[in-house]
Amino acid sequence: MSEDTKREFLDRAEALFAERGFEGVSLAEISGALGLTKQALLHHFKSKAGLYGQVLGRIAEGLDAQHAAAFAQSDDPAEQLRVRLTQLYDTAVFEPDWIRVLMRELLDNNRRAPSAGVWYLRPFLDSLTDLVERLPNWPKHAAREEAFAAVYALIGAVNYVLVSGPTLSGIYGEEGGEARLAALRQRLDVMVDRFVSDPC
Amino acid sequence: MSEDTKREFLDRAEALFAERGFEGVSLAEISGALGLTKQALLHHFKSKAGLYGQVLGRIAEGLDAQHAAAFAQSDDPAEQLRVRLTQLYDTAVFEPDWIRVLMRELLDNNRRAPSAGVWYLRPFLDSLTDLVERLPNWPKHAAREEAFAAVYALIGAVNYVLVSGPTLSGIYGEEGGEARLAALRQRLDVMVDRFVSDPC
DNA sequence: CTCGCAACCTACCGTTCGGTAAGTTGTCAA
DNA sequence: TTGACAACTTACCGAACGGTAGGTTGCGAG
Repeated sequence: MSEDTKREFLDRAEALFAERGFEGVSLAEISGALGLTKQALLHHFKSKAGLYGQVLGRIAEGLDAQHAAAFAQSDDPAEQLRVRLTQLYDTAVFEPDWIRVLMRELLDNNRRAPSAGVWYLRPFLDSLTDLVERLPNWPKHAAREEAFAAVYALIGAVNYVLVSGPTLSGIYGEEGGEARLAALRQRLDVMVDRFVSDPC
Repeated sequence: MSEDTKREFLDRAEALFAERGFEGVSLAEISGALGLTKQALLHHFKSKAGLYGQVLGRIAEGLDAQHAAAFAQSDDPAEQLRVRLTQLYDTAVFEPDWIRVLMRELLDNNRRAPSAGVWYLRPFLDSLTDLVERLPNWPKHAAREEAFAAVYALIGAVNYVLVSGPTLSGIYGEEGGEARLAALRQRLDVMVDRFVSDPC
């Protein structure tokens, strides 16, 4: 299987898993969307779980790459954190499936991950926590949990907001939903700025 | 069916839907957990969707009741908002299934709600937005979307955090997970205080 | 020319799904 | 004593599920 083909397969699977979750999507549906049979899919990925695992793996790699890019962009931890959170917002806008899959995984993971042996979220969370601890005005005596809590509340707001896109449009109409997302974008900038200037 | 029995049925269904989502739970599983047959369940609730709908309805009622209680507790909008957000945090701690079901619904709702005709989240969000607009130091000229954005970012942080409980324990161990949740509770208090004193 | 292999197919498996049909049982009012 | 009704049962149904077995096809290397 060529890299292009594989990417195409994973793209489609990712979109469907994002929309309806692991249990909500059937192999027949994914393969149908790709214009081939269920058995062709199983030929390339041993099982449904295997396919899902590769989708997750690709997302984890993507987050890793983002972090590396943010880290390379500046030497200032405050700036790195700002860049990183902006990246996450943009990811949620331009790769909304990532966030939706991750959110579903957050809800389900305690069931699936122990058997899969993969806590793929951990590096992502740890690297963000590191960034907070390196802020110049972050208190030296603060426990690591506090840094974690600070960053988690921020990404929580981002993720929660962006998962909601379609639902907000449903509730408030296309226009009302988009106006709210735009307002949220501004609000998140304010929160990040406030936090970076005074993490307390 | 007595009220007690019905509550028991809905409690069990709610717990299972929270853990695995609508698609992830079968009627046989729910009825099995209640010690009766699948058909007995279908006798009381016409369909799986009907059962799920009643679970959602009960949660919506609960949120409504909370809001009324917060509103009755004080005349000061700032205090009302503080109480309301604290309520939401406590809800997430003492009724974690509510938040998990709601989060799943947020992910799925754009698919299910239009046909169900129920945007049950709307009154919840609108009442919170109203509270923000009534804050004494909230700018008069600000658009309604901005008030919405402010409150949404806050409940987003709360919800995201609390959905994660089990997963955090998985990643960081029982102790590490709980330490992080405790730190998050403090962090959320800080965020709420900051917002109420200067919503900007 | 042909061999091997990846890609993909049809056919099928056992299981589980949500839901229907047609009773049986227990209770309680008339 | 009877009759109505709610609660719950067994026995099914067709459809869809994930997955297996065993081809068929097409193409590139030898």
